[in-house]
Amino acid sequence: MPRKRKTDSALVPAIQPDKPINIKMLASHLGLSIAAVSRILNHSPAAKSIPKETHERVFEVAKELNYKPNIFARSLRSRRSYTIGVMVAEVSEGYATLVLSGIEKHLMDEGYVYFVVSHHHRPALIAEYENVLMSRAIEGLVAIDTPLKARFPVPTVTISGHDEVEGVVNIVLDQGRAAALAIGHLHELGHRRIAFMRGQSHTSDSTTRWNAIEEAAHALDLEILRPLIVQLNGNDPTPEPAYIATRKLLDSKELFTAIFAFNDIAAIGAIRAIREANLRVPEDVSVVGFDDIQTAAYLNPGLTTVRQPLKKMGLLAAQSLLRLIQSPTDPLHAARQLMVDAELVVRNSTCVPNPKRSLQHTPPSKSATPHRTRRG
Amino acid sequence: MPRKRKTDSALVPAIQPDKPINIKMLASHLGLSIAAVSRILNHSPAAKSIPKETHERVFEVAKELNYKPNIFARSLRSRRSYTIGVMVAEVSEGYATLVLSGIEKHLMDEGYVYFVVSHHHRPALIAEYENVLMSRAIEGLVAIDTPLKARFPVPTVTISGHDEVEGVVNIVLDQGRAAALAIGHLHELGHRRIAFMRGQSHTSDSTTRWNAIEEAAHALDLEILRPLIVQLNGNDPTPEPAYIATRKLLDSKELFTAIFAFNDIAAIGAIRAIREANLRVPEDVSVVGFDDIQTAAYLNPGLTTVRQPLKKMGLLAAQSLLRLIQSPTDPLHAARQLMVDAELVVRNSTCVPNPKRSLQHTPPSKSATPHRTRRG
DNA sequence: AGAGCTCTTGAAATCGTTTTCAACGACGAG
DNA sequence: CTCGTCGTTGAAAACGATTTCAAGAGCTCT
Repeated sequence: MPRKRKTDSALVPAIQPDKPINIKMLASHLGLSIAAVSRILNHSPAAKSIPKETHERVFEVAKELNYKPNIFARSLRSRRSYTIGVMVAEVSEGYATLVLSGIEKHLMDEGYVYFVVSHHHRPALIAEYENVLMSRAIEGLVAIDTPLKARFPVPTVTISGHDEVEGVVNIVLDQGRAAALAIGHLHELGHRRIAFMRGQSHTSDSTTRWNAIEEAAHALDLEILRPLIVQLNGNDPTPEPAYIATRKLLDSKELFTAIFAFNDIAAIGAIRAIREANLRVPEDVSVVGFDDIQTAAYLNPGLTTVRQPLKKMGLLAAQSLLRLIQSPTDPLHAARQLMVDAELVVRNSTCVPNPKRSLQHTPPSKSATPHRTRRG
Repeated sequence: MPRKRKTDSALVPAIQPDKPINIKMLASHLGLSIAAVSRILNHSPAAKSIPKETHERVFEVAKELNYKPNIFARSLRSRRSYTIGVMVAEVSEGYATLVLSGIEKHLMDEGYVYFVVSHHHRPALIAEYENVLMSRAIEGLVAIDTPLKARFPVPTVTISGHDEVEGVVNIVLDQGRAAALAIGHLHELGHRRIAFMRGQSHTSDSTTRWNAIEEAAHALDLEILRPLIVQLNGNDPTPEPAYIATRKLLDSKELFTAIFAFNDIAAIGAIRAIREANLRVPEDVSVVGFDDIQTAAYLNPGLTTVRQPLKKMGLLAAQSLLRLIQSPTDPLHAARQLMVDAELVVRNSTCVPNPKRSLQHTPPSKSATPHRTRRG
């Protein structure tokens, strides 16, 4: 007998109880050709002439034998992965995860799954994970608060990415309106000496938010006082950077009656610092946050904040990305950005300014950072 | 000419600038056989006799031509996916995402990626996502706060899953010690009328935590007063359920000087309710949380809480799972559970009980739920 | 020198699908 | 009746990697 290795196709492939069964076994079990079974299972148009009862029988037996198509074989041949990649700064961040939860449902419903990678704002990791994701054959990318330098090899949607990369669709909040809402609210209450917080330089919203703030202030004839601008630093996603920055502001003894925090987490840090300086929120200092995280309503005091529709932005990102993937001619490819709207949620961290506070200075306390004493 | 379809292997496969190149092109470009190239790229032992400079040349040219092995072909043949599945209740939950961030790094370092699915505590979704994940050929599963009814077809590690499914390794917190730390702290301060919160019935920690609480109380000869037990209800991952439950407790006019919340989010809700009843934290009611979420230190007051090492638990889960995957004979397969330790973080939400409060009753206020007024 | 080893090597088998394509049958028009 | 067209069908090509396996080379030992 000559060299012979190929499995004899005349042989009926054995069905073993534990081993997963493949389409060949399924077909021989059904007495049909592999092609017919494949066509029926995939609802291919070529299967429309096959009797309806055969269709039913195929599905029935497939279920009975617990046939699960091998995803690698399928993807290898069809060149589809039904997988997308998601880049975030931190998975543990409230912002990103709310967006994620918006993305998830739509994706799942459409038969896609996603990989998440978190780069902690480190450019080297961003580059590395781009490769990891591409080597996993993602069909599209959602980049949340992630600076992309160049166009990606697959359709890409960014959320709050303000980098204007050609061919990338950007889901953004209307920062102009958002800033106008927050500053308008404070202005209307009578605040004139308002402190503003700039986000970390690596956070993509920082610059646009700041520009929007300047514009909104200008529109109200409100002067932004240089000494009242505080800057967040570091990669820490906790209230720590805002706490530190606000302490520094308080130590400077500059008077202010309100502060517009970069986000709700930062607002928590700011409130902490203000309290430790023996000042009350909102009576002495009003605080406005940003995002409306899930605990914002339950904080003490309830946080007045600008709500970003994060879930909606995630959903919109997922929908847009699938359109880009599924139709290379979709007009969406030409869109630079899709804008969503913010709304102001007024709670109890803002009120009319304390008249005394506008003039007179209260010395800041010298208490230490929130202590994290531990006992085993 | 007879029927001929197979690409003539004598023909050099053309290298087109934009199309991805495959190993065949790479090999012909290098003047080597496909097998040799594959062996070199994979550091196969069979390649050790090939000259070192050939190795270098292969890697060099592979990089130069930007060769990326097709993951589907590779996985199809090698029957490995280097992918694991993660099931969580909610991606937007602080608890799960801290665990996730612990999982992520280790997994990435080992060349694995992961799919996340979130089931919102709905059994139907759990079942569906089990199928989704298996059809994606995951090599292992991490189930966070997820009830698994039966053994999974792949190695499985659960975090805070107390279901005792055969063959599943469980990463758990030492709830006994955790409860003893919290209750011991309150007891030591002098609290005797302590309210306890039971978690939602679908949360896997609820039962074990409760048992631990009863045991710890018993050990201290502390009576758990039935009317001071509150129960969380509903799927809402916000402070809302705890707020509602605590309001009900306050409305009952039962006296208590401390409350042990189910977790930090619940503690936020409880504090809110207590404040609205015109009581102070901690002077009138001490509050102890659980988890030590990132904002716990910055809340007002700083939250005394039992810290779960969530990142560490995630890391441990990832490490354990990879061991299970990589060695079917690893003794870890026999382990029922791996226990990690809690620590008490004392901040400012606890103090000695108010003597008046232990006897006399303060009428609860009738204010509404935290308002979420919106303006466009 | 020849037998018996081991080590290298690359052609081809293999993984499990989807889809192409040649063959064939049915049918309508001329 | 013949031809052309169209629709149906299943064998086999294709996807792109890894790995088997037989052949051949290189050795040692008698």
